[in-house]
Amino acid sequence: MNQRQFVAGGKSGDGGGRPGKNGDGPKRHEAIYQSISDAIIEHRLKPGARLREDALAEVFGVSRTGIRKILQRLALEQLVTLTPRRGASVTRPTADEAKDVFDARLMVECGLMPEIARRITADDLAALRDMARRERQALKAGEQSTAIRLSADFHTRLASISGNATLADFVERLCSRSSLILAVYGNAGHLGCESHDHDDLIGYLEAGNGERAEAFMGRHLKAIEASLSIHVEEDEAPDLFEIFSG
Amino acid sequence: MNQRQFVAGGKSGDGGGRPGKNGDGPKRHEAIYQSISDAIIEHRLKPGARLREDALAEVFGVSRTGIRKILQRLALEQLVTLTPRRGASVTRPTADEAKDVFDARLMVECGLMPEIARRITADDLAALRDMARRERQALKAGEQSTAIRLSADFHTRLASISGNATLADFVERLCSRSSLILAVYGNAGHLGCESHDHDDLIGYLEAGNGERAEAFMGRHLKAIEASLSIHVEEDEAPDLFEIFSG
DNA sequence: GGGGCACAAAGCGTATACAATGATCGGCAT
DNA sequence: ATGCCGATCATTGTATACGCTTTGTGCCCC
Repeated sequence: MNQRQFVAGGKSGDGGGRPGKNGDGPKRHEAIYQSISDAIIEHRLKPGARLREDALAEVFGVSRTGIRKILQRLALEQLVTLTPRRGASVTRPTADEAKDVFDARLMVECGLMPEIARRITADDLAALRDMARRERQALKAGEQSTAIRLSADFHTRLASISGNATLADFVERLCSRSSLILAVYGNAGHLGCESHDHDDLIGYLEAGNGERAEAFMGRHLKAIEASLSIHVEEDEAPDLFEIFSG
Repeated sequence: MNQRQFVAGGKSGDGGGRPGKNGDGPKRHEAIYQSISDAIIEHRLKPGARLREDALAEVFGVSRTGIRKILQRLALEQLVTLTPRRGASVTRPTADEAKDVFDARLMVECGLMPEIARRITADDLAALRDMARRERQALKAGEQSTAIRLSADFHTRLASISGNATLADFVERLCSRSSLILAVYGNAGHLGCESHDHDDLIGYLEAGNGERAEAFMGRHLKAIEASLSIHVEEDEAPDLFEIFSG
């Protein structure tokens, strides 16, 4: 809450093609970060895709230095994997990581529900309803990318209502990683959250029924996890011994 | 001082006085990161302390580039605060952040207890007991810095037993931030965890009693939080409007 | 005498250059 | 012909150089 966005006024003048020397830095980097992050979350960049530094630098019109910074941030959020001399690539979550992420979501998102039910306002409800509606629209229109992102946004926004910035941030990261997990282990056509689930959840929250919301969220997350086809394919380190020793 | 970088390459066409270009990079950066992180956690760098890039670069014998990377990583873990044109400083947690961190710990560390009790092994118990013993020793010897770090290590190690790397990592971060919070709001002489608390907890875990361990951890964390003197001093962004407009 | 403005110094943000490393491909020996 | 070895290439990692913003101080004007 103390993000102190320093809008260093003055002449920002994001002058088009010319790479601004300085001054518009943070805003521009944040935008680039969002672009890449969104592309990953929306599955436009698929797990395993390589992210070459100079290619990204050229695309966004900044130097490799800035790209490196962004890549490292994404690596800390585990959206990209940084292999020491090989560069960056979109993280391909393992089955274990997938389980960890969903266990964590189960614990945190459910645990947050009572507090959320206590603190939710009419504005929050309206915003959530709008997001759920747009998600349904996107799903109906076949825009899976948008739907995935909106679903993650819904859960993230929900967590932020709790007032606990630390936990909300954690949930945001978990949702991002969940998108990645869906990309690897999800089945086409049965995408993540059922659309009416979010609406039902909103209903419980509007009624102030934190306990039912908590239980529902638990079922909701378990349903998502169950819909995944987590075949433990050891592509990371194939057990050659086990495979060929027989 | 360690300005001795063994450069493996035989050919060094340019000036020989240049420090080691490359080769020991990742290891060295990790070590520097640990140094700074430990110094912050052990309160040898106090909240608010400024961390100038070139000073650190000179101290550790690397260039500013590497220091910047480390500083950004620390900033993402919220151990240091990066103000856009003003550089880095050790984060001074606000009262709100402190509450968020302890609420998060309450939820996650308690929630993890049953699983930990289920999975804990004899080796884990021995390691934990050793850590608790060393913590007691340090506390008795008056080495607060060491005691603080060991206490954080204890909680972190405990969380890692759960097998959930994601949540363990989260707990590790929360513990680091807690050290910072203790530095700001803690009372001298009544430092963080009571030493026998950890031993009691080990007892419950050894007995496989996850529920009692969970309850005890809850009391433990609440006791720590209660021992803080959180006077809401808005030094971060004093609401001058609110103060002087009346 | 006090306050505002200008100049200078310091420090951060970005870009570019250079070096090292891992991968790939061609040549050579067996 | 095939397998191994060396050279070249592509790509990252690090350092340095330069510009911009901020801040502190001194001078001038009121």
